[in-house]
Amino acid sequence: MFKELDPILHSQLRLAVVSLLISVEEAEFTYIKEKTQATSGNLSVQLDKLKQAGYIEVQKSFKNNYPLTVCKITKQGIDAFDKYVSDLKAYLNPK
Amino acid sequence: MFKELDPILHSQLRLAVVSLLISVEEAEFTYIKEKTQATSGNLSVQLDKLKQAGYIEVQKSFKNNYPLTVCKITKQGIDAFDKYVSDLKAYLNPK
DNA sequence: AATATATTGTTTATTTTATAAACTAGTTTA
DNA sequence: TAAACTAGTTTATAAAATAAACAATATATT
Repeated sequence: MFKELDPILHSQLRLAVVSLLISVEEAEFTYIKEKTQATSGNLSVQLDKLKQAGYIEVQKSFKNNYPLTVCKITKQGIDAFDKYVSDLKAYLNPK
Repeated sequence: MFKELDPILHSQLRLAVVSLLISVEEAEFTYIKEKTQATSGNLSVQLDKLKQAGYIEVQKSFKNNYPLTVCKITKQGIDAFDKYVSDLKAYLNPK
């Protein structure tokens, strides 16, 4: 009836990040930070968790002399998101 | 863009409980426990939080000599659930 | 009748998670 | 060259979820 919800995605910030990345396919740290209204520290931690889970890829480089962190969703991330949404439906549509 | 999700409802077990109560309007502790697969301790704690938030009403009595805890959703609980679902949509339907 | 087991929970302790505060490392501006 | 800014990371704290232990009574067993 109520399936276990993926704990990696059942987090407001991580869900927002994945949702965002699914729509844009690639985004910079600062862009994600602005869109999600997260603090840098929180975002840094949550991005790392998503990376550890294999849901996103993180590329670090430099742009205009400044460090640049670019994130990208993975196939695994998309699948996990789809499953999360589908599992969540039982909770949202009580019969 | 991403609205703050009600922390009372953004919990797997509490969301399941509220979802359940919206569909049945009244349920016993043991029934909720069975449907949600929760442990007694966890359910007891989460029911109390929902009660403190004013999202459910809890009536304690006795049935066949055993304690009986019956839960009922409140108007406030229904409204909070509706808002939660609506707020969550931005996360689930990335554009 | 006494002991063991079951029912229906609650309380407390532990673990996990989320978040905020503090810090790092380098860059630009005044 | 000092102050302020950029782009983050790491560590500490607060909050939440969960599990383990307990309580109170009821029923079943020997």
